[in-house]
Order: sequence, then structure tokens, then C-alpha cells
Amino acid sequence: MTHRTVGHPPGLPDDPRADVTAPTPECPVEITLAVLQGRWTTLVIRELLRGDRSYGELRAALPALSDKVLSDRLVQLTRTGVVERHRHPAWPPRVLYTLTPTGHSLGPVLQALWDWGARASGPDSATGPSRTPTRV
Amino acid sequence: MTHRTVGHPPGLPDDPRADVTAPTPECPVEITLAVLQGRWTTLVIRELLRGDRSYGELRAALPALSDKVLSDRLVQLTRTGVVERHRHPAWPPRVLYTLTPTGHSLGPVLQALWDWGARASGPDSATGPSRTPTRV
DNA sequence: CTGAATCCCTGCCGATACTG
DNA sequence: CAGTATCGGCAGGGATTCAG
Repeated sequence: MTHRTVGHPPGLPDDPRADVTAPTPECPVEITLAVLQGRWTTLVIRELLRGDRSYGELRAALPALSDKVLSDRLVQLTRTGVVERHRHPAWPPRVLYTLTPTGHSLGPVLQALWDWGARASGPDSATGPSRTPTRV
Repeated sequence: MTHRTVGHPPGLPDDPRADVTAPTPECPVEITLAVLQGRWTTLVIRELLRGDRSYGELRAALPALSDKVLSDRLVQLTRTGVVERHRHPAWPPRVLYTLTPTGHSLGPVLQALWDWGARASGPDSATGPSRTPTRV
């Protein structure tokens, strides 16, 4: 297939800004993937999409996640503007993690990832991805 | 925000299948991220979204991409059912790489990634991701 | 022209132990 | 309760070289 589907709206891959020839951090796709990158990252985001969570609640929801990595992920997500920390100066010390509006807007992105993965691994996926545990 | 937006269609994070507590390869989100994973992967897909390409054409389009990684990516994408190899028994030997229907259906996924990244890094992104070259 | 094989280096992730 | 410090294993990715 050398022709292009006609009439589709401007967007990838036709957007001229998509003409980068190397994986630059300025590419919007790379930006999003960088935010989502790292083991456990999407699961932490999913948990926070369900509502605010304390550190302990996150740990309880993801038991196999070590303190170090959870801490790393929360720092990472805070740096990228997806998550906000809210320290409550009470006793016992309680810290709430919440998604920023930007973080909430990741919902549709995760949905798109879910939809493709569900379809590609579905019952009639002759050409779908193999189940090779490639890991993310 | 402890309440949930009312009336939105069933989907992440409310889908019961999204209740995994560890990054399992069976999770549709992980499947998609695994397919997209790796430096240069999305750029190779983008190039093929624009049309069929030979090995040399891909190399020309992505000059900074080494043979090893290009080869690796093409194998990876072929294994995951996104790309197909078409060997032409002529001389000089020419091999065409094309996207499968599954591969083409990655278009909307990349678009979603693009849209979020563009918005989050846009002009009014007070809470957007920092430009820290986290790399993907 | 189209790749595969090798080498090395870097950075992620996990386990464990310790602090405000 | 909510993290940080340190260490080590392992896999990903780049450069180079060789083969069909």
C-alpha cells in the first residue's frame, strides 16, 4: 500500500511537526511516553484516577511495589506535573497524592492504549501481538 | 477530588479488568506500551504509517538510527504483529516493510499520545510536564 | 542492499536497611 | 506513617564489524 487513505483529518503522521528524524524530547509523543515510562507508572496513575490516595493506600493497592520504586514514581510524576503532594500537618502525618488536571487528562490516553491492547490481543487477532512478555 | 465524574462511559479506570495489582503482560495497557517500547520505535512506525518502506529508505529517513537498532526494531515490530516483511526475489535484493492492519490501527493511539504531549507542553501549561529530558 | 554478531557501557529496577 | 540511602543485577541501546 503506497497510497494514503483519503479524507482523514490532518494529524499524525501528516503533521509537519512530526517530521523529526530522531527521538527528541520535544516531540509530543515522546513527552507523553516519557511521562508514562517506567514500570508501575501506569498502575499508580490508574489508582489515582480512581481518587486521591495516601502513600499507604497506594502501597496497599499495589502490594508488590517496593517503597523505593513507589517513592521514585511519585517524585517522577510530581516532576512531570501529573501528580501533586498535599501534606497534612496533623498527627499521624498524612500525605495525600492527587492528580493535577493535566494528570486527569491522561485518562483518554490510557483508554486509547487499553483499547488497542485489548483489540490486538482479542479473540480474532490473527496478526495481533504475540504474548511474548516483552515487558514495559 | 474524591467523587467521580458522573455519566462517563465505562472504561478505565472503572473497568473491572483494570484491577490488576502488578504490571502483568496481559494488561492491555502494558501490551500496547510493550509494542511501543524502545527508543526509535514510534518513529519507525510513523515512517511506515506514511507508506511502505525498504530498509534503506528507513535508514535514510532516520539517519541517526544504527543498523543494529533498526534491525532490532523491525524484528520486534514483526514479532508483535505490527509490521510485515515482503521479500522481493529480484536483484538487487529489495525488502519492503509494511504495516499490518493491526499496525495501522496504532494511528489513533499515537495521535492520543501526540495530543496529550502537545497540550501538556503547550503555551498555557502551568502544571504541564517539565522539559526534563527524561527520554523514552 | 539487507541485515546479523559482538562488545561494552549506561541506567533502570528491586532488595535491604535506615530516618523524620 | 512516609519516606530516603545504598548496592548490585540485568537488559537496552549504540558503535563496529562481518555475512548472504
